[in-house]
Amino acid sequence: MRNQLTIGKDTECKKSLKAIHDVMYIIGGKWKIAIIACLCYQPMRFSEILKEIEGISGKVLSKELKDLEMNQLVTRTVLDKQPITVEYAITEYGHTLKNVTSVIANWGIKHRQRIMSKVL
Amino acid sequence: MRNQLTIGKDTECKKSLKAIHDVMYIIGGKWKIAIIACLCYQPMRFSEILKEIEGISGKVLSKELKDLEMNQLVTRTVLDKQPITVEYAITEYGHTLKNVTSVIANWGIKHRQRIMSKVL
DNA sequence: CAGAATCCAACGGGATACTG
DNA sequence: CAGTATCCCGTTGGATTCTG
Repeated sequence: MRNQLTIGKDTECKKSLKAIHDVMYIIGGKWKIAIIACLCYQPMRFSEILKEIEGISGKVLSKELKDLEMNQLVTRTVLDKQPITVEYAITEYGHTLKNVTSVIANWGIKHRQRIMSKVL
Repeated sequence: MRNQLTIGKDTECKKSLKAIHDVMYIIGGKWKIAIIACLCYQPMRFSEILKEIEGISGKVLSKELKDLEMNQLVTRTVLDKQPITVEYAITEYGHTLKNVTSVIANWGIKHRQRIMSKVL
């Protein structure tokens, strides 16, 4: 068996996969990482996030924020009524994802450079 | 305007969001990160990945692998015919995502601990 | 074994209109 | 402004079958 000698590695692999599965359940949505990254910079109102994240619709943003709030990654604060204004902010716990978002963003920047240098 | 003093931050935020968007385009699928994490441990045959990643179907794995291959993150090698066996391996470039997957996995492990300690 | 093909149900998500 | 509700269509993805 090709795996005879790598049982240790395999269990570590399984462990990672389980952990990744957990994470994906929480931030696996198409936009969740972007939203978190966004709010890590500063609290924002609903409409501001909508402007900041290109391509997302109000309906989806609403749903994603609700998910994130449920998992205690962001807070929702009503600032005013008439007209209602709501501010979303990252929680202390949500901020522990800053590492994740920045590692991803950094890879993206390098990836773009790689693509660009290939085109030229 | 509440953003007057944070224009610098905003552009940095936009930059991050753009980078994240790029990354999501490549590894944004439901299973791609898991597949990459998996192959970072060792090359695997199709059926092995299928066993390793709980919940994925053959159809989807096939498609995700094709995407990853297209973006030069994994290689596909036919080992034998009759019966055909194929090995998938991470490329050197794909390996640069190891940071990403491990940061995610680590967060997942901590998250699970947090959840567990809350339950008790 | 690896994967393509087919069928079909379920979900995602856009556009629009409406509400407090 | 920040959503919710409704309609509706396209894609996703599961189950199964088939093939080199």
